[in-house]
Amino acid sequence: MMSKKVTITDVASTAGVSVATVSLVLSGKGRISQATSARVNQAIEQLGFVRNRQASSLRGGESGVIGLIVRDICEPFYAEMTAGLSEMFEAQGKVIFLLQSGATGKGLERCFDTLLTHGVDGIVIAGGIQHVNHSLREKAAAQGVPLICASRSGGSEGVDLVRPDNMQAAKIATEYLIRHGHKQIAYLGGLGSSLTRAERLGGFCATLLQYGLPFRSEWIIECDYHYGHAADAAESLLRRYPKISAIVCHKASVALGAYFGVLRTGNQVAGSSMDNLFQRQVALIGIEDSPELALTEPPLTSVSSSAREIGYAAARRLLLRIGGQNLETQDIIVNASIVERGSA
Amino acid sequence: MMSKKVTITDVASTAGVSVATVSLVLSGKGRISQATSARVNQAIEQLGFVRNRQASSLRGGESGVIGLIVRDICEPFYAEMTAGLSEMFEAQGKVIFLLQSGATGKGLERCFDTLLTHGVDGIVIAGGIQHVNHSLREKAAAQGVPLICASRSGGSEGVDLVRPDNMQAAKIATEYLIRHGHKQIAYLGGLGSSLTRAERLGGFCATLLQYGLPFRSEWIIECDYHYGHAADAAESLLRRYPKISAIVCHKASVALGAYFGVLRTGNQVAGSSMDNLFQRQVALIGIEDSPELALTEPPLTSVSSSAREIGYAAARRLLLRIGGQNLETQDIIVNASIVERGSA
DNA sequence: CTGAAAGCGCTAACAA
DNA sequence: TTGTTAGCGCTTTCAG
Repeated sequence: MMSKKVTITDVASTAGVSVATVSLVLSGKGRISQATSARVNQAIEQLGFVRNRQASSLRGGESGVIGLIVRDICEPFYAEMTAGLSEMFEAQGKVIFLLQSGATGKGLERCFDTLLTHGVDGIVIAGGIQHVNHSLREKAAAQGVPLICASRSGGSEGVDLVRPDNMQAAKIATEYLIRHGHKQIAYLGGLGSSLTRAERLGGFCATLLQYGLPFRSEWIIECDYHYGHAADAAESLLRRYPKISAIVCHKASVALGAYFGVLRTGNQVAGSSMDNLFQRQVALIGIEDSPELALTEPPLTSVSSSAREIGYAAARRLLLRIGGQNLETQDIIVNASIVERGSA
Repeated sequence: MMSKKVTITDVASTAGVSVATVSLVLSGKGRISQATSARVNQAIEQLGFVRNRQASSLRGGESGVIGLIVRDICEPFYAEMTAGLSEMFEAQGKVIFLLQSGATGKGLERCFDTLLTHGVDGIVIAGGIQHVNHSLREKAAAQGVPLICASRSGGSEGVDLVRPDNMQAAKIATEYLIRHGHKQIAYLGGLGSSLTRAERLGGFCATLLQYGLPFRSEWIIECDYHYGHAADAAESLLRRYPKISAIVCHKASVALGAYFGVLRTGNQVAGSSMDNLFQRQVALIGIEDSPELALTEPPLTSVSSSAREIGYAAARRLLLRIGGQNLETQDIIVNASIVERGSA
């Protein structure tokens, strides 16, 4: 079946050179003559040699492996971020270990140890960053493994943190509506306890005030992420305050719910292809993007720092640290940008 | 900063034993006395020793690493499957390399080589299995690395394939509706070219016939995955054939669209909390589950082989192969089951 | 029950 | 430009 795993030594002998030479052509370091290089490559081809990276990292330097601990890969935000990380690292010839921590700190610690044991060059922690405590950071430092966090909202110290700019996102959304002539704007969704919501709401209010628009607390509605609830909330809001012409939605699922809520009131979502003079148009804009938002008619505009972008930023930062730079820890805030789809 | 990476030798000397002994307590193999074992463990603790798995796999056997190549981690199906794989492997103390192949075969091959070079114990290919060709299989065999595919629908040979039972899922959905008294059942969604759809439709038809119900081709509607389109299709279908009392939806997004389509006709989705004698109730059941389906009111019932379950099955199979069993290649078909939520 | 010693496959000095 | 040689950190016979 499998014929004795071919090693660098085999390659060396069939190419008629020394192992060192083979190693050199493999890593492209020493200046090797075209002739030998070709001979070696041919031998490699012929024997079907595959280099053993475990052995090479054992001796020399980097393993070319990055550890990624994510709370739950099924959450679209983290999936997308993972895609971003993976893209960027693969471009550098690195590969990623994926571990799921689950919600508990215990899980995080276990994952962390596993990664260290496997000799990763660096670790990204995505989500659950509140569990990144001192002992964890110590451990990473002791092993000389750079550590970096990525998250949906703030709250860590002593570690680089990459996160979206919630405030700016809300600001952009609100500004966009105002620029399109809206003056009666509501904010829908999220629960009062959410830090992320606080940040977004801050951006919303600030922007209203900046443009001299009234800030009405009755137009700021809490609701959870269920479509049905968001739809109900949007419907009752619009029925009660018919003047409202636009809604900033706290997150993608809320925007989707609001979409159906608007339809229920007998009005149209702005940008609808079926113009109708008898129907009022309500503009909708979501914060956080999601592929689902493209599935409605009209598709829904949103503002977000793409999770993928956060992945890129985190990857870049980690690469810098792995590069040996001795950097201050810092928060890296990824800008939001608008995805225009027509609903605002 | 980092104090000279502590090795097994350091542990040995501070514990006053030989490296071999330390190795033995680490792997729990040789029968070591309680006393020395304790002494060693204490030294490990004290020094903050972390075992280097690269070194151990170099010498001995397995690396404890599984390679996973997935077409696109952002697709919820694959994300969920990945979660399943990761869970199962982590329970075995194994860790997974995650690579994204993208849609092209070229990507797959590159990923494959990367994994081999990193010395994985086995490889799972999820999606894009049509690119798993002979050369790939050869290469895996040559390295003695077991290979296994997981996918949403059939179509590979010479490799173990784990996949959902589309036909059975449709059968269960249809049967469920029939058992609940429905006789006028439509099938909505999917495009004619889809293999998956063909399988599901097969189950649908077979079940209707089995129960002596009429099979009406006008009640089988193609449409893509956009909510809006599914809603339109459902609406026009119901307006045209008011007798239809239930719809089997080809996939989650179609079910969601259909949900809103039903509402647009002025009818209710079955199970709605607001009973109203003047409204007809239309039952809805989806194939493939998705968290979104829980967000409507009433939440939508669906039938599916959970992607997670497929992940588990794939992991189990791969572990078997890694265990050295010499098995015939086989298709492993994961049963579908119903997630009752109220809409049917 | 424990220690000594020989590698696993590869890289990195140093020689040649 | 290439070969020699000494390890990387760990496991594993084989003796004690």
